[in-house]
Amino acid sequence: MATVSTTARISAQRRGTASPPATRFDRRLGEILDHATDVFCKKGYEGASMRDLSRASGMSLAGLYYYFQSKERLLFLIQKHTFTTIVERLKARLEDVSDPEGRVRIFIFNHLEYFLSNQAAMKVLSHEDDALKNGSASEVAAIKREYYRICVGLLDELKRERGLQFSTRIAVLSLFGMMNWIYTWHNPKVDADADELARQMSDLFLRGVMNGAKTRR
Amino acid sequence: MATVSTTARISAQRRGTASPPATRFDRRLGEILDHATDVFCKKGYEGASMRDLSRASGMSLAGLYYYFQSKERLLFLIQKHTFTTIVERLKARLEDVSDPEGRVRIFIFNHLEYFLSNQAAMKVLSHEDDALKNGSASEVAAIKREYYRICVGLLDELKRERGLQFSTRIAVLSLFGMMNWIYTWHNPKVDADADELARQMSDLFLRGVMNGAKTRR
DNA sequence: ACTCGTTTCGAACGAACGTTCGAATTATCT
DNA sequence: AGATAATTCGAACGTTCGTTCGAAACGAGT
Repeated sequence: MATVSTTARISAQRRGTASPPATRFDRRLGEILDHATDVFCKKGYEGASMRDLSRASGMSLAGLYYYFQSKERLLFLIQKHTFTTIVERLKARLEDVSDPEGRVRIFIFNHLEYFLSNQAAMKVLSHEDDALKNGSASEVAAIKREYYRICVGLLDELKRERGLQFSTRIAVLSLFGMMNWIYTWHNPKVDADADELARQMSDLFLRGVMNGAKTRR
Repeated sequence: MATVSTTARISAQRRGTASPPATRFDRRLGEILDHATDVFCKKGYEGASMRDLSRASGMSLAGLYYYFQSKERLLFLIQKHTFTTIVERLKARLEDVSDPEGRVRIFIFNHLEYFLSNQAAMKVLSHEDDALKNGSASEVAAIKREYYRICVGLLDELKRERGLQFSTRIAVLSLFGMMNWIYTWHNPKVDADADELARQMSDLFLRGVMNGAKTRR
C-alpha cells in the first residue's frame, strides 16, 4: 500500500530548478503539489475543496489519495518542502559572506527572491500558518523557529560588530512583517524585481536599525 | 421583515468604548458581531461554521439569520465597522498635530493601539482580506484605499519638508507589513504595549526612511 | 501473450455545510 | 388583559465536503 510510505517516499527536490526526481511516483506527486499550491493560494486551505484540487491537477478525486493520506497531509507536504528549500538556499548563500551587514542583506535577498519566484507557495506558507493540527504543525513550526533563529543570529552579529542597541526581537519580527506582507501587494507588472526590492528593503531596515542607539526595551 | 433593513439599521458605534447603542436590535447585533469576530479569528472565515457562531453567541442557528442575511454579509459588517472606526480615530488624532514627523508617528501609534486592543477584529480584517465577493469586497476596498492614501499623504509631506528621496509606495507597504504582521506574533504577556511598540517601530521606520537619500526607483 | 505490481477511476459513504420556514416565545403598548 | 410587533427556535432543505472501496487500466519484464 503506497499511502503508508508517502512520507518516506518523497525525495529531495521537485520544481523545475534542477535534476528530474528519481521515481515516477515522486515526479507525479510533485506535479500534484504544484497544482495544489496554486489552488490553496487562490482559495485558501479551508476554501479549497478536494474537488478543486482534482480539477486543477487533472486527476480524479480518488486518484489523489494514492499520493497522500489526507488534505491536511497535503498542506503539510507543501509547507515543509517550501520552508526546507528556502532554509537550504539561505545556508548555502551565507557561506560566501562573512561581513555582518552583507549577511543580513543576503538574508533579505534570499527571502524576497524565493518569495517572488514562488509566490503561491509562499502565500500558502504565510497565510495558512496555523491551519495544521498538532503533529504536522509542530514539525513546520520547528523549521520556522530555526529560520527565525538564524535571523536573530545575523542581527546579533551586526549589533556586536557595530555596538548597536535595539530589541532584536522587534527588529526581526518587523523585518519578517515587511517581507511577508509582499504577498498582499506585489504586482510583477508594476513593482520592482527581487534584486531591487531587496536593496530597498535592506536600506530601509538597516538604516532603521543602525544610528541612534536609543531604542532599547 | 427585518433582514431587509439590516443594512440601514446598523447605527454608529458598538463596542464597550462609549454610549450604549440606540436600539435593542443594534445592541444584540453588536454582541453577535463581537462573538463572530472571535470565532473568525480563531478558525478563519471559511473554517468557521454557522454552527460555531451559533454556539459562541448562545443564539440558535436560525436566530442568527434574523440579524444578517448571510455569513458573508456578517464578515462584511465586521470588516466595515472595524475599518471605519480606525479611520475615524486617525482623522480625529491627526487634527491635533501639524509637524510631519509627528503626524507619521500618530499614524503608526493609532494603527498599533487599535490593533492591539482589537486583536481579533484586526486579524479578521488583515487575514480575511479577499474572502468577500464583488459588491462587499469593493466597499471594504474603498475604505482601505482611503486609509492607504492618507498614509501616502503623510509620507509625502515628510519627504517635501526634509527633501528626502525614497519610493513612497515601497515605504508605505513596508510599514503596513511591519504593523499588520503583529497579529502573528504579539503576546501581551511578553511584548511591550502599544505606546512602546509604536515608539520602537516609528524609530525603526523613520530612521530607515530619512538620512541617505539614495533609495530611489 | 501472460503476469504482476503500480496507478487511476466511478460511485458511493456519512457528516457537515449555509440557509429557510412556520411556529413558538417574548417584549411593547394600549 | 389582550393585541401587535419583534425576536427566537427546532427541524428540515438541498448541496457539498473529505474520504473509501473495488474494480478497471496501465507499465515493465518475461
